[in-house]
Amino acid sequence: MPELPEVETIKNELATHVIGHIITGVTLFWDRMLRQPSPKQFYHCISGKKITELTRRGKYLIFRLDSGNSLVIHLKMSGSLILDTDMPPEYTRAVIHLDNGVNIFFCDPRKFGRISLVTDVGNITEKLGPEPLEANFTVEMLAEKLEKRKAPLKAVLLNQALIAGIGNMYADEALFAARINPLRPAYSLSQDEIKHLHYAIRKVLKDAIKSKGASVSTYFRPGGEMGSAHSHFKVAHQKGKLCSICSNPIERIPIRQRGSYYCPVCQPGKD
DNA sequence: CCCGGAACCTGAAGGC
DNA sequence: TGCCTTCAGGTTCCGG
Repeated sequence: MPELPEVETIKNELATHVIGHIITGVTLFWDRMLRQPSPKQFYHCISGKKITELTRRGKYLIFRLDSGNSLVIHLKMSGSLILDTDMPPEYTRAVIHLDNGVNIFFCDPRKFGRISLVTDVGNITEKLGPEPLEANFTVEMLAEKLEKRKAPLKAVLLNQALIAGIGNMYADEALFAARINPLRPAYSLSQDEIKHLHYAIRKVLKDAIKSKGASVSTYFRPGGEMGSAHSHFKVAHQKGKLCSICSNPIERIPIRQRGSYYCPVCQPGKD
């Protein structure tokens, strides 16, 4: 599923194909994926506009247009953006047509993905917490975020308002790397554990970007290739496999309706 | 404000 | 073989 490293990879691999080019039109095959504005206004405002910049904030992909507006895409759980192919890929819900002949197919089996055209991206991004890979995301900042939170650490890491971009897979991987039980109340971490977790979050995300993301289910890179980050996973989606550190089986428990994978020996908790 | 659960969706996989 | 249930999980909304 697209989390920060996957969206970052899509951004990087899409950039040269889109920056400086003009959107000649957009085709929507499923209207409800358009959050705002109305379809009519959307078509009117986007045609003929040049893409000047492509950025990522959290899990959002942002196409800055020369009109001052921004096309904002969230892939949610099953979305992918696939570059020009002869045949539209299966589950294509929208197509962005560019003046260089490139078509970008928004494929999304589950129809959770969303597109918006906004005048002010800030309205979307201001609700997000800091970017975990930027220099201003410090140990002290993480400590602040965890303070007074009695929810399970795993749930807190998934809260985009606290830290932007971490999803289910990388939360599990970061917690394993830091050897912390996902059920621990967030406030209960020691200063040392927070330091380890801070390092682990950044390490896990950076490594995954180097591997071009994780293709555990429906994620593909724009060229159609898979990422390889999942082949380095220690716990995520590894239920029953043996822990690389202690050789005990990885377990899966639900936390907030999410599958959470961890090693009960390396990440001991109260229960 | 904080927390937890349901809803949104559909396809794949597993059980009987 | 075929039907039924469960699982997958990012975000938003709602109730306590």
